[in-house]
Amino acid sequence: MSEQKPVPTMKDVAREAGVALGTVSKVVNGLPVGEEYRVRVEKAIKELDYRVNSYAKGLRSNKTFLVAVIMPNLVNPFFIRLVNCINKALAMRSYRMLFYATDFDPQQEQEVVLLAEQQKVDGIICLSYNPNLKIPANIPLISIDRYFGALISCVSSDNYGGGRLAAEKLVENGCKNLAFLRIGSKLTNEPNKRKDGFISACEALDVPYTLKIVDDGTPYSAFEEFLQEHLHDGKLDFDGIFCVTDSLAYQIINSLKGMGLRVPEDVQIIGFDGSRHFGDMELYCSTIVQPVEEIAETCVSMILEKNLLQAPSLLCLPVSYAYGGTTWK
Amino acid sequence: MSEQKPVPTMKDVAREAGVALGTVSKVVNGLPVGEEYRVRVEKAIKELDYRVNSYAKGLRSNKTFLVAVIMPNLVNPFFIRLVNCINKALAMRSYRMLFYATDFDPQQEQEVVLLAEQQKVDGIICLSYNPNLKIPANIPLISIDRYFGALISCVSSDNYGGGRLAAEKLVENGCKNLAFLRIGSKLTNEPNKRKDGFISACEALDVPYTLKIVDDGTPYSAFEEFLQEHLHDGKLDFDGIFCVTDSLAYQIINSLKGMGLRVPEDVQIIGFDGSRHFGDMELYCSTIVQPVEEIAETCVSMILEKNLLQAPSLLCLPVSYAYGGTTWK
DNA sequence: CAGCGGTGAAATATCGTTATATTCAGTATA
DNA sequence: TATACTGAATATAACGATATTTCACCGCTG
Repeated sequence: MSEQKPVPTMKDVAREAGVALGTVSKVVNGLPVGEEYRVRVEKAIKELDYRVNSYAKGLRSNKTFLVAVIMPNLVNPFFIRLVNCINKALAMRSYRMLFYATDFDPQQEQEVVLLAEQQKVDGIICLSYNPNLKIPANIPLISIDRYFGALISCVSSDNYGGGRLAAEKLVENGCKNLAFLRIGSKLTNEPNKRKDGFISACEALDVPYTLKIVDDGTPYSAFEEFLQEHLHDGKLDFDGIFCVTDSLAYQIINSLKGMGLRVPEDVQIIGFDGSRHFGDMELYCSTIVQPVEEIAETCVSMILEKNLLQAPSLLCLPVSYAYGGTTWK
Repeated sequence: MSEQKPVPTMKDVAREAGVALGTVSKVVNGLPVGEEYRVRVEKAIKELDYRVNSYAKGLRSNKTFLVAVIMPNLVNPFFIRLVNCINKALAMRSYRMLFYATDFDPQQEQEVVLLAEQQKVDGIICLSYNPNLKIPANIPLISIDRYFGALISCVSSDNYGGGRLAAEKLVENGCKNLAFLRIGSKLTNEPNKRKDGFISACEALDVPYTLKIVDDGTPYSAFEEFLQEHLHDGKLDFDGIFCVTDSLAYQIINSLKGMGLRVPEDVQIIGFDGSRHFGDMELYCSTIVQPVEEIAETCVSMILEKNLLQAPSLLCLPVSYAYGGTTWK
């Protein structure tokens, strides 16, 4: 069994190069140092295969180049894309992502925020379902999709505009009678504004509409019952449905097909999110695309550049419409 | 603008409780301490809202409760499920996940391993495409899907068995002439054994087969050309296709439909992975399911319990077959 | 040539913990 | 009664960096 030699420290490098400790630190951090010193130190670093101990550095400098990302899970495609983009944006700036999943549990969310605080991360990006979350005082925090008041910056899509756009597109494509289906948290959060936008557009266009809104945890069958109720002589009461997420849209399409209805011939569907099966493949169905990259980029740049105070506390980034008929024709 | 008061340290707690520093440390870490001391310290901790500084702790104790997870990306569903499960398995044990994406780039993989080393993580779980990866000497590392030799533990699915199973299932369902389609890394890695298993089963069952294997980066159209070449009078030369991943299976099914062929009536498809659109929804098509949870659990328990040396260096976990006709009927 | 600021590396204090050494009651033993 | 032994808390060293202070040396000036 081979004895593994201990990891070299700055002290070892200093001894090897015949210089003082502080000089090595300066070289490592790119601060000005006499040329001959720099060369000697660099040689010693290479020779010993030295690397800084980020824990010692973090302790002394109070800077860790770590950002906590707090999300419910890595199952929902929207969360996944968000995490992926945030990670990229962080890596670009030489920061690393410490990931925490909370499973939509307010208590876990609170615990995890404390853990992140204790881990001395340089910032927290958080998609939380806990309206009473106690925000740490010493670490910048940015929220996604939940507004915590004027003191905490919140980034989200333009959900209201997205709701309007969904209704407008359905009408543009010939729909005369709309429905809005939603399952989700009953807490007030930004995505809930999709409904308001939808209603506002329907009323502006003078198009009749029906709402079916249920809370998280409700079995999906509630929607199937709703559809059955509105099915008369093999025809549905509405010819255009806006589903609050792509995931719901996907299920609804399956149900409709099971009921013998054709999509989009008998009823048109539009979802929300813009998620794809395998990253770069076509959409399930038409949808309102959330600008995930921009959301991620905005969060990261705000948290690192500390524009938190100047910036407006609620940022709504523009959504777009995408046609995704292929799969469903 | 309110002055924020400094974060309290153990010293502050000790002063507040009127005890020595070491006593506070013992209380915080659950070591035996006289009852009256414990009570006083706990009171002071609550009063000051004290939390340990994990950087100071990590520096002194050489233990960080951090594990690096290195993956190409968070786009491929297999990687995503793996990351999600690994994160859960770590959180269960009070460890945290530091995530690094490498984009399949061997150089980035190497850099990221060095970063993880410098971050003093307690272990590294790594799915790498760099066969020459320099493995750190001081940190336990477990590889997924790539065998680095007897000294590094490698965990993967039973890819060979999965390949056999895929062929057997197609034949069982009436196929008389098979094809195997693969796009992927030309480096030798565990998933490449799917082909060997497939061939072995075909030969054992005395069923003719065709192979189409292209390297990563080849445009997908190569497969469409291949299919066209084997299309005569609206009929394909084979009636069963094993695609090396679900992602490829999905694309192939689309192509076949575009060519006027029906799945599964004219040609049956089986994929590999077992990935689903929205977490809990039905499969795109029949597939060989990788035991992602078991892979994750195995990696985590091996790396934390340091069974690295006793354990066999290559662990192949059993796969299973799953029927997923719904989407494609 | 004594004195003086300016320069830049060396020396040292410090970050907040854990680990080790030390102290000191309180008891047991001869 | 003096001595050795426990056990538990206190005091202090150490972890490996960065931040701050010290100080030797330089060229200038009066």
